[in-house]
Amino acid sequence: MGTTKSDLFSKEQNDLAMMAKALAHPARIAILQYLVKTNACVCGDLVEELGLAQATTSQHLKELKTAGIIQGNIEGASVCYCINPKVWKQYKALFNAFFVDVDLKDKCC
Amino acid sequence: MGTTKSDLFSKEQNDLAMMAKALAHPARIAILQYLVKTNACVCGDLVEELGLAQATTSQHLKELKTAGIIQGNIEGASVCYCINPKVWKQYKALFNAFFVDVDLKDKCC
DNA sequence: TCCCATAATCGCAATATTACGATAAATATT
DNA sequence: AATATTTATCGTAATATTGCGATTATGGGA
Repeated sequence: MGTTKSDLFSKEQNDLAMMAKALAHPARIAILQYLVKTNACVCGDLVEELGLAQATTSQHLKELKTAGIIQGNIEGASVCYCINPKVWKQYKALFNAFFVDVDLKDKCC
Repeated sequence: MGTTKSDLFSKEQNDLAMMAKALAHPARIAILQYLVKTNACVCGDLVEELGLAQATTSQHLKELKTAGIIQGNIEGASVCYCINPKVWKQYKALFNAFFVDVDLKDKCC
């Protein structure tokens, strides 16, 4: 136990859940917002920006990279991170599709 | 350790992360999709629908209820769950606002 | 070449999540 | 009243996440 039973659910459901998981930490939200704001492909000033230790920040960056939503390019000694626009749009589209339907019917139990 | 350092981040960032966390499991995605589809405020057939144990299903329902995105009304011996349309729209709006900005600038590292 | 800066990874501790069986509480049915 | 149905909660085990110090690996100067 402790492991999600992914086989019970559709690929779409698992994908959406994985995307949500990538966003399910304020540090990762903050990283993405910062990257959106600066565009200019930041690197290690994220450590300062967040106030978390270097190791922790690096771990969050890795998770976002694994989720595909950001990419990193080596630039000398440092690494330049930025949003992956293609995947970003996929996230946007899928969340949008997920949240669309309910608006009409307001009656509930 | 093991605990998120929420005090480092803004209320907005923590809120978004909490919303994402509520969606960060395929069973909870499946529950929400089922409630959207049936509207008709389902109850315990979710256990059948999901294929998870009753205790586990109840636990996921509780998390969604705590997040505010669903509500439950007692109906005899069973409980009728449904989407909370107001909170649902808040989720939709916040995720939409989060994902909006990047579209213009496509250049990256 | 010898240091310094940057960032990834390892190892560990604390806590959270996921899942389930067993039990409890509340209502329905007989 | 006795029993069955439905759902919440408790307790527990397995695994995942969060966070950090220490270490490693790489590249840029001095």
